[in-house]
Amino acid sequence: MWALSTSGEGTYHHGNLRRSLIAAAQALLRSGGIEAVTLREAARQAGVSHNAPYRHFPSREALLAAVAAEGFRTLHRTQSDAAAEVDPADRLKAFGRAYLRFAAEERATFRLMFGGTLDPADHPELAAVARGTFGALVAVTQEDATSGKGIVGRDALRAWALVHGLAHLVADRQIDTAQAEACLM
Amino acid sequence: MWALSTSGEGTYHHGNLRRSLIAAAQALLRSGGIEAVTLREAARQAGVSHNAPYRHFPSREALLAAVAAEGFRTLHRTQSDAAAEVDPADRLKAFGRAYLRFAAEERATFRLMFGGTLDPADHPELAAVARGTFGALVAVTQEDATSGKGIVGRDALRAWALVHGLAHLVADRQIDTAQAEACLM
DNA sequence: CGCCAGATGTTGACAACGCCCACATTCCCT
DNA sequence: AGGGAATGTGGGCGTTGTCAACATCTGGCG
Repeated sequence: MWALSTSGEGTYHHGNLRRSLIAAAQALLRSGGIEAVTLREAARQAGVSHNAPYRHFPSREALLAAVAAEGFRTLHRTQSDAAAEVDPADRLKAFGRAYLRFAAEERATFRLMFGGTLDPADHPELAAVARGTFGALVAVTQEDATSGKGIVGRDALRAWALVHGLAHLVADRQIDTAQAEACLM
Repeated sequence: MWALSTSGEGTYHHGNLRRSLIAAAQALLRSGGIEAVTLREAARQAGVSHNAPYRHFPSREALLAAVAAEGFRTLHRTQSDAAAEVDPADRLKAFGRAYLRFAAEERATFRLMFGGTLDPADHPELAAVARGTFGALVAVTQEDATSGKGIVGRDALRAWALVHGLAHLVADRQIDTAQAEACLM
């Protein structure tokens, strides 16, 4: 851990507090949901005082935004990896499956990203990362359209909403991943 | 307000605290989101001490659950009203439109109901009301199926997920109601 | 090398919150 | 009329987010 840090444990400066706080917040998020993500607990897990986090995040919300941004990056990477492994014609489906898998495996993170707790207007970096992730989705959708499948305009929105809705239902455990994936065929 | 109350303002007993607390919580929810819903502030708005709410709700979560349950009841009523006004063949679409309208007009309530903040397992009454609302939806879907449109099984789930996804996108202001409704046609 | 500005971390404090306790007041049923 | 149950009050504890003042370290400049 803290591979970039040159300093040890007993030092005054932590060396990589920002990363450590995000990692701690992710752990708290996974184990106890959004409410369990606390600046003071994250600081405790990172081994610093309760006020050290303010040198890296202006507020609790900013920490949550950083975790959400990390989530978008993970989702983006997962989707790209999944798309790279399949026939170009199946890319859109692969994107959808990756989306559903993310919702199932990172329920709390998914909710943080799409649950409306964070207002993108208050967190520019989060907004930018989210835009990037959606941009890739739009690109694949359009590529799919030009490849002759005719998914475009209203149909593209329909596809997005379908996957998004399935992902929410999966995250809420109202259906399971298998049922959701069956809807993509 | 407090139409059922027989007692006035200066009395020791409030007369309808439970309703008042739910109303106050709804107002707080609408104006400041879930985080703004506070037992103490709800008590303040109801004109009682900070501990009175505990005679009606065992915890803050229980108050939130009551507000969510009220949301499900409102949604249920809205959907029924909308369905009653249209040709039976269009009932499913009317349900979908009512769903979208609710998501747009009661964003915060929608998020409380579907955002995963509340675990239905911890709030039996909420679970029951939610089941009732979904039951009506399922009934309409099946009626639609038997009327010859053939929406059944996987297609029914697809329809549900589509509307649910559109509603979330509307609640998150990523699309507007008009775009969403266009997807129902 | 010495030193200082800025970055980073610490200590202490305050108000608000959820929740618990003991106590007060009122309602309703017998 | 009386007494138990329901309801509301007041005080208190521990936790949290945030602010202010102070301490320590780091890197660059003379």
